[in-house]
Amino acid sequence: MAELAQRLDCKCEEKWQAFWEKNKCFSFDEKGSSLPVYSIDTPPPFTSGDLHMGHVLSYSYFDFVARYKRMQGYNVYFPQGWDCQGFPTEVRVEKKHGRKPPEEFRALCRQWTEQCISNMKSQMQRMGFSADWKYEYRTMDPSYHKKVQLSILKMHSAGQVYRAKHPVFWCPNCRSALAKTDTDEMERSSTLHDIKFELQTGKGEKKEAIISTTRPELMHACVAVLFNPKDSRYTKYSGANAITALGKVVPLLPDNDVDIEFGSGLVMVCTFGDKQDVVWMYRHKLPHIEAMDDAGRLKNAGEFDGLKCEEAKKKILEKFKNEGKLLSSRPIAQAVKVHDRCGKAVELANSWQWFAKITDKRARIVDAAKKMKWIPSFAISHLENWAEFVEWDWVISRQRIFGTPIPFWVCEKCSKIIPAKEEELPANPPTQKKKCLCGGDAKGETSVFDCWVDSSITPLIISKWEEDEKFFKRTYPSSLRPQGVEIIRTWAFYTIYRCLELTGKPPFTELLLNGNVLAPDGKKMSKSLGNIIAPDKLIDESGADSVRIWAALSGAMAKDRPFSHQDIKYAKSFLNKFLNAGKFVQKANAGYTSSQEDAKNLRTIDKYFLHRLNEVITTCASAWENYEFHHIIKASHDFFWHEFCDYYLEYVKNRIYSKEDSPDKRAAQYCLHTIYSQIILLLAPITPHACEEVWQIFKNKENSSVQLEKYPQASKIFSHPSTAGAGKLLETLVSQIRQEKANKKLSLNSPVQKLSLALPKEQMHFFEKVEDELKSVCNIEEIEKKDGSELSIKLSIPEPDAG
RNA sequence: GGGCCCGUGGUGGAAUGGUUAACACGUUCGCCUCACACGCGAAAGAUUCCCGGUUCGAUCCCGGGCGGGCCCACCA
Repeated sequence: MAELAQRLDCKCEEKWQAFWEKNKCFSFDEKGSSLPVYSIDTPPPFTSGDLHMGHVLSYSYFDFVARYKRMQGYNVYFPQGWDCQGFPTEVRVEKKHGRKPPEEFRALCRQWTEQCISNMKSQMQRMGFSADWKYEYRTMDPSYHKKVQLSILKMHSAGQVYRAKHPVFWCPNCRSALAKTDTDEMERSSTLHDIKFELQTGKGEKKEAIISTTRPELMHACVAVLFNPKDSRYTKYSGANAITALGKVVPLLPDNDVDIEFGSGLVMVCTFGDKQDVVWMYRHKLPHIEAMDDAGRLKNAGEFDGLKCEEAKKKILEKFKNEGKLLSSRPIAQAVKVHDRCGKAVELANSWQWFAKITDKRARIVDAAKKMKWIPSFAISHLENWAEFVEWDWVISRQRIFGTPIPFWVCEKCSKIIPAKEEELPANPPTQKKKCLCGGDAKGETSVFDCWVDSSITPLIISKWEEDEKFFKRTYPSSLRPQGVEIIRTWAFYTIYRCLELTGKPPFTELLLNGNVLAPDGKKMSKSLGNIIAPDKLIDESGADSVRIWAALSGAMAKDRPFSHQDIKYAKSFLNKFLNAGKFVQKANAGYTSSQEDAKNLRTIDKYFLHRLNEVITTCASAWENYEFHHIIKASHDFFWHEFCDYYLEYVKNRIYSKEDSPDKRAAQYCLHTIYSQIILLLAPITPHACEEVWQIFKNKENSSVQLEKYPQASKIFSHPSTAGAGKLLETLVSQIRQEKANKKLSLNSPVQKLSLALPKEQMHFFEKVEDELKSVCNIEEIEKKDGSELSIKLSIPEPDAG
């Protein structure tokens, strides 16, 4: 029989990882299997090069579920992908190689990403993730591009995708459109200027007014002046015009969003000073004036054309001052959006972009979400709350390089849009010329898709949508979508939207949310604080199973939790205990083959522990239903450690150590075998390596894996509720005698000459069933029993030798 | 300003409308008892944030306050 490992460390774990791979333990059965399919749509991590503890936590969750469902008899489909295309990669590659022509640059990005994936994949494997790598996907692959393009072409032909000129976040420094997630907020001090305007009624009367602004240089793009309709100072001017300090006449309009308290209660709308201006522009159907070019220089500004903002601001203020229109200036604290990569202030710019019609789909998305099971249930409120505030359609194009090409051409003559043909996919429009029907040249779109366009079809990718109808039917929708809370409004929201549009069916049935891992000090992990926990180092020191136990213990779903070294410490101790118990069972049961026959000779105490096992199995079953991993750990660990090890192993030692084979001894061996093997199976999804290691002592075939066994189920065979009285009584007595010995500063195995025990009559018959166990565990020679109103004990202990 | 979550021994955190509020780490004391010192046993340590209310009874339900976290919006 196999010798168990000295230690359950990462070396031992590697052995089992290789074993699983060799025996293809995690293969999805594509054909033939009659087992129900359970599919998991896991998040493809962004290929940064390293997993962080958040990945480790969430991927542990997915893996617990995958392994559990397999043991429950599901045909588990657990693919894993990579989200490759993103700005951070471009930045890193540019830093390393400098700027290059697009095709060459893209190749360098791919190369870089390949390395990142290889490292992250090996990190995942070290954690024991049981993904089926046969179905690995990467968003930068041509096959993936093809699906993304196809999905957009379909949405385009359904009228869901369109091209339009629209203000987007723009970095004048990098000359690219940005997603809101690419921006940071920065506090900075600015100056608020009061500038003289005029109000003009229909009758030609003029009145002076004041506008407070931090951006006077945008005044040439002012298209309206607004006031709050509750503001009595201005209600009488409704329908009037305002004249800007530059002499331009613009409408004066009421709007509820204007803050009465701020400044004079008047605000100028400039296209596009900030996002609020854009909202107002659409709301009041105002014309727009392009205030600056893509490098941040003013345009349509007359004498100020070509100036950068700061210079323009200086000049225009000087002008107003000379004309007596600058009334006052004072400092003001202001938060500005800056590009997170270059730190420069972000502007809003009008440009041609591609959009997906999401605003009128909000109710549909929320309805679909409500039909899914959200765990925890409150998490759906993040999506509902977000849907409520979606004001604009989704900008799906980005002026970047490393992304999925947008499969459209635009005629330079008649502006007609020419979509790629399905057989051309994956298309790379900039490299290809097209002719329009009108005879004009059509130019290939040079922008690429927002990365959420890529990742919002993962349920379609993994189910081979539009590729393998049979496979699709078996694996769509996904049974489970596990993901982080912070990407509900992006990944979950867009995925539900896109998959509904494309298939008419919601993409998953259950969502499992996880929170973030904070540093041990409760703060966010960050390089600058130096409080980052590196997964690799942790695995080296403590092993993957310890880390997985930590993850399971952090199982308060969708809540952030500090990383806990004490959980890791506990986990290591537990695994050590688990292994040592295995060694004991292995030795105790050497030469013994479990047989149901032996169950006929079970003692009361044996039945009691089987009964307790059964209760624990029941507890775990309901915990699994709700993905309460910490309850599974708690119930199974407590039973294993503080009942099975602390008491039961002590109770049976006497029988186990007896030389000759007897029905009594075999009953103990049967029980050790049954309980320990069931505990292994209970824990196998959470600590698979350790369980595989100790499972060897029960293995009958060389390549059989604990992962392929059936998960324990509660059974009548184990149920012996009538033994509880005796079991609990024995525990109480042992504990009290140990306490007595501890009080007398004696070692636990010090002999007791005589135990005088008083018990209520109704407990006496319980006691008689466990008397032998008490005697052997506490090293008692003689027990004197008598009836009493309550339990009491008295020990007679021989005096220690004087010498 | 809006939404959501949370406030439990030194620390991290379970649970529950009802007798002594888990468990782990840490601490104290005693034990190397033939699976395990990454161990065994014993023990100390909590007004379950505060104030009201519902209830026979609240840590749990409701209201208010104070405090913390996350997300969103605004910042002319």
